[in-house]
Amino acid sequence: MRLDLPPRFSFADFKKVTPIDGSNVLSMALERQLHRMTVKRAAAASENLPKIFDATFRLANKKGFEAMSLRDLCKETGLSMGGLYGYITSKDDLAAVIEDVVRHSSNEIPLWFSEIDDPFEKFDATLRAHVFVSELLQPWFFFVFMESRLLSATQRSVAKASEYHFQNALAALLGGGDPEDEPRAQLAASHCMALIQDWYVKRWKYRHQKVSVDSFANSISEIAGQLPRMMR
Amino acid sequence: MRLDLPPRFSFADFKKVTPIDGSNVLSMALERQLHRMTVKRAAAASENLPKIFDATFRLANKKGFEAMSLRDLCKETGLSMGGLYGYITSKDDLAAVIEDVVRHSSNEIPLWFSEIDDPFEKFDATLRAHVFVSELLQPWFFFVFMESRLLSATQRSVAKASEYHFQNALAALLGGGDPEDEPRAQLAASHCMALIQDWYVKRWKYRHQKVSVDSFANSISEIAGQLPRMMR
DNA sequence: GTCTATAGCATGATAGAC
DNA sequence: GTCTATCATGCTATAGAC
Repeated sequence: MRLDLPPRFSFADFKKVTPIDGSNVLSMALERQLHRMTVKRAAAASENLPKIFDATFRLANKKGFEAMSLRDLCKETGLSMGGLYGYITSKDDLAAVIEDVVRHSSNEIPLWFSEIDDPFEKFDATLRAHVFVSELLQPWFFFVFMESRLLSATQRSVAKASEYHFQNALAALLGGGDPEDEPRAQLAASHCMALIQDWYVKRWKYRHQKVSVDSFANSISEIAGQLPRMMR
Repeated sequence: MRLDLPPRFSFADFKKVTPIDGSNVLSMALERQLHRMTVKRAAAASENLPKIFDATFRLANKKGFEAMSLRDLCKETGLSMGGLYGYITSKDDLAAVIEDVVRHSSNEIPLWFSEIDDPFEKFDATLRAHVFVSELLQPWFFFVFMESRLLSATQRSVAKASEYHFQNALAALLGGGDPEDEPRAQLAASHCMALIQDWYVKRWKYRHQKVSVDSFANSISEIAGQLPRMMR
């Protein structure tokens, strides 16, 4: 899938064309993992699933997923213990589904701009899209950032691989192909990822400072624009 | 306390003069919070306390503090449940002590460079010192980053205040006093903190890329050096 | 100062009525 | 599909012997 967007597109531009947002991410979760659900009626699912995810983020993002008991989750959703277990197969499974949705969404992003020729424009578009997707799915991204280290060993290695994959994509666009520039391109790509992550990890801080998502994206895009020059 | 260091000092320079390192941080913990300890013999304390902190970081930084049981901690330290409780008053207290030590160490850093006149040199020294302290105390900093949101409400507000305090110190050095530049200086300071945090939060990644602490510090110092120019 | 043993409670998960 | 009731387990914290 290709996204048609102007250079230095805004959040408003992006929202009009993105295939990822808060509502269809639920159907994504359904398709990908929740075939294990015992509940079959679509009406019940579309009413209760959003409640379950919302409540999970409210509780887990405040006090940690491990500290969130399923009884807390029942209280927040209005479901009973037995009712809840119609939607999830275990507590760990709930975390794994969230992890999978975020991972899959992140991996989609670079594909949207595969047809842009200019490497720096492609780089800038990828950066912006990442900020904007993380804005649409902020609780999801925060959850995965904080909780992915407690997953099973195999899931953790998938998470690391996905992180390296995205970093390599950025580094390739920064490096220009010269193998001598590779280490510095990797370091610059790491810096970019750190800046992006701060947007959804420390969201409360930017809200308090009244920084809009557009001015944040412009700011890191400007810094990233200086990186190739500084690498020489 | 003032630290005498050359401009753009290295990690080796810093280690020679810093009042904070892995060994004296334990006596810091003792002085500040562990008066609640029932164990009074210094010999027993200096043998078991490091074991307790090390094991806490090994376990909590891998699977989360909440998921780490005190039985796990006993197995790792060789102490029994009863023995352990001679050193801590509760599990939450253990986290609070670590939090307090890190917070206190961070707040010390800006004071070391109060006598540097040039604002940008002061800014650069503060940035470097922060990276180097976080390198010496990496497991401590990682722990606080990941676990501080699960603390009590009052402790959490202390944590936020400390973060804003450090950011304001950086922003003041970047902004140059003009109130019109203030929002952009705050945003630039946020970016700097995000870059620094990545060093101890994603330490495994930089280790894998074989990035040394000196080249990391030089890299973010270079980026930060461009920020005032970009703000105009 | 350190141990063993246990109290007291909360948790994740399931069985079975409706 | 959703509920209530219950099981087995694992937890923090403490009491008391040595």
